[in-house]
Amino acid sequence: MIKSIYKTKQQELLKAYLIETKGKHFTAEDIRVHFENKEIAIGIATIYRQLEKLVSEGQVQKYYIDEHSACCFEYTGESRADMDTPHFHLKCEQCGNLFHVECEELLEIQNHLLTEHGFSINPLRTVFYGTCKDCLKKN
Amino acid sequence: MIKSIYKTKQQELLKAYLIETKGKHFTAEDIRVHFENKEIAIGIATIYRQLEKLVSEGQVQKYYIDEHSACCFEYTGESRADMDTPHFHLKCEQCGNLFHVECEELLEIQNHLLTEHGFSINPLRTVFYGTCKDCLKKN
DNA sequence: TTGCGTGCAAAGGTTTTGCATGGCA
DNA sequence: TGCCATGCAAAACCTTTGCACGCAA
Repeated sequence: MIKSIYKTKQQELLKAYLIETKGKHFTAEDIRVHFENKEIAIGIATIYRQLEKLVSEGQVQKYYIDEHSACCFEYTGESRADMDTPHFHLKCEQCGNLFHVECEELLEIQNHLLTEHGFSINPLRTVFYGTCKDCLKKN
Repeated sequence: MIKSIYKTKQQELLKAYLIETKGKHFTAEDIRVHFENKEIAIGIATIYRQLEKLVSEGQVQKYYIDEHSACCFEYTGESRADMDTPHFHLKCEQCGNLFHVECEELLEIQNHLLTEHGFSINPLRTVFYGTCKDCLKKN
């Protein structure tokens, strides 16, 4: 685990990219490709190590979508306010798209599971699987 | 993909084991180990191929828990009635246990997402991540 | 100069696939 | 007998890790 005692060009570039794409999903590979032919490339190991650090700090969220695709990451910001805006993820099993949803009702379910079932949901990691609007139409 | 034109001992044994453990979670490896020193062992490739078939038929559900652990499977039965009893999964991020929950409120959220957000949830594949009752106490 | 962070390559674990063999019909 | 399902081993894939080097302080 990196403690970031030194500040490197790679860290700086990665952070800038995260801020730029805030709220969007990406894989470690996406980042590697983005910097591939730039002045400074970033190795895949470094990307994983940096992301791991940011995940442990709560600035980046990590999602396990399915076994064939790489993990999805999402930068949610470094201030508490940023992190306190909860949203859930909807993954369409047909088209593969990943959607965001911010919704009061979902906060209720969170509350219900806590009070009635004693389970505290982590919305940042929870993914609902199903079928999206467009794919429902197609069927 | 197997079309099961022939009936084999392995298929029979696997099916019997699934029925016996209905509603419980298991990995492909769990099954392999279970038959390891029995009269007839089942190869891991065969297990994956059979499970894939059952998943496509809707008799078995497949869950992606996280990138370090193998996929979880669960036999939910072959009749429509069996499959129509919906339940969700709660995965504790601390102790790693996977819990079942059957609950009216959760059906409402399903309905809400469909009518308000046009998204049809597949409860059989959806996993809520968070912290369970016991682990909350420990903290 | 010290020692942290990086990159490369190899390892690790799970799942899939190619191919020859055994067994079902 | 014909050909499907199986098992083995290798491949594939993503992610992590060991190690030597380069760079930050």
